[in-house]
Amino acid sequence: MGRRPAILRRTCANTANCTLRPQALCPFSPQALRRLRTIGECISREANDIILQEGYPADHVFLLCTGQAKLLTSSSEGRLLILRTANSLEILGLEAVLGSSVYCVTAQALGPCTVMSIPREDFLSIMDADPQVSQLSMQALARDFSCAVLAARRLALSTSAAGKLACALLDWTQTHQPGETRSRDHLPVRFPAHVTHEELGSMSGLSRETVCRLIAQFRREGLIHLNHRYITLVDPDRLEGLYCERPHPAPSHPDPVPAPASSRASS
Amino acid sequence: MGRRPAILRRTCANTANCTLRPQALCPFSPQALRRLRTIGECISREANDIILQEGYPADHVFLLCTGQAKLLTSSSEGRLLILRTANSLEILGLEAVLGSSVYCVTAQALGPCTVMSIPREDFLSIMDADPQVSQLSMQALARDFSCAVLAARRLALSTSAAGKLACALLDWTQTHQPGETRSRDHLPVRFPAHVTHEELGSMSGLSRETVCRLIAQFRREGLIHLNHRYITLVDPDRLEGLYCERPHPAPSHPDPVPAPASSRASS
DNA sequence: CGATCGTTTGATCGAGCTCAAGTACTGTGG
DNA sequence: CCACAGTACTTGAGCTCGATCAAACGATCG
Repeated sequence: MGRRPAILRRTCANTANCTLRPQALCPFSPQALRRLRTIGECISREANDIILQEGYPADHVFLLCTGQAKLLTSSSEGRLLILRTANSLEILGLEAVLGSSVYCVTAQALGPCTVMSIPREDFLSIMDADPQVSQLSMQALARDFSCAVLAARRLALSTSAAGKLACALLDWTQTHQPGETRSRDHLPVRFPAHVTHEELGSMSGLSRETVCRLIAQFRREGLIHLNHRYITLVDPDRLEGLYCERPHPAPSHPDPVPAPASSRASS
Repeated sequence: MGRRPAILRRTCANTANCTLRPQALCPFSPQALRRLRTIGECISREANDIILQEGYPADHVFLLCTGQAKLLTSSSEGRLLILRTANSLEILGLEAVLGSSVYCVTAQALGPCTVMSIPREDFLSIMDADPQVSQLSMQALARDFSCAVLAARRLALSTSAAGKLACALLDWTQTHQPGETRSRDHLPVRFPAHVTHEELGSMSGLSRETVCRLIAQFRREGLIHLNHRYITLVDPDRLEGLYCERPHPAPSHPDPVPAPASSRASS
């Protein structure tokens, strides 16, 4: 599957350079940080560099110290599926180190970033020793899983292209809002980064052109708003409604997957 | 599907009834087993009963003691996506208990089965106390993640319906072969259960009819063989090749995920 | 100022979905 | 033993949606 992406290590001679240190946002305890910094090796990456690639043996986990990375899978044919973007202080490659020992997604730097590379065995022993690291890893994995399921959902379950795109936009905001359940309602949210139509296509399984047409359509309908480099979701609720537009009259199913646990006997 | 699958809890008065005990296959240590059995509540389920449902608060994890269950997501419209089938001794609902606290897939019994229901808090404390349980959970989560990514891949990355179905068949055998990397080559493998065309459709995001046509086509081409109730994959390699059939001559992309870090002058 | 990248729009075409009809198989009760 | 459901499989015909191809336009940047 393609050229090996020559991962070259631009190691910081002094790991103290690494911006990984206790701070408000940092989820790691000071002890854990100390261990990580003695073991981990700090690496710089430019935009579009590959941090780790699917299919390759998982010898390290990578802690994204600064910058962002997109997590994606690719077919041998060149098609991409972008699962999500990872922000700083996230751990990449967990699934492989803990499980199948082969990375199952690719992480690609969105811009310049620094990552700390931690050998598999070392990370496992840190996890063993420090329940906090272990727990954080668990939560990270659980989130990754939900995210992958969301991606699969929108690809399989939305019938129309509009539904897929709407779902991708909504999932994005949900996954990347700092607070979990915050502003999930009807407040407009806006897209931060340079998201190209091509990337949106890769997130929703559509072609560039279709994305473009849909964006234009959504704007005409007042569902979203485009200013400068931001996409603002004006009406998340109606977007949500697009998700499962029934194209034809009514599909006879009165009861979708019928809420089964309605009357749950105590216990 | 149709009618509401009435969750009824037929609790074994005596948890000793539960078939969960040390055995060759059981991954749990005797101590862990003992704790699980004192805390867990054993429940019987009939075919098509819902064990846990996506979107509901995650108050328990479920240990599948005997039987099988399919893991799926559904849209409000009735469309399904089957992620995989879980076998006995697997833990269900982990992602929710460790992460978002809302189940993100539904588990539905394939046949009669018994599950042990373990309250969230109890399970977390068992995990805390027993590193083995913790590690097993990690591995399970990692596997679930890979599986979800595989599902997303085949939905987004296969261009043709044939590719999607082929990929679903191959993924199934990979996920359900006891040995991981065993017989991954060109040995024929066969499908065990009653898998209906409808279910295959839900695994690959296709309609029943399309699945039927493709199955017929595959058989004509000697890729698979249908005897009795089994589907035998005669030629996995050629199926694999179908995954990314390029419909048109040659898509100009010589290099799949174009190795971006090709010639990088060191630092 | 040209060059490159991303966006925009149109026209065409075909894969796969939907609808519809008919067949094979299984289990059940008389 | 057969009739009768009920379920799953099969096949055909039409049609829609989105991919593909093509061709500008517009910005950003060196």
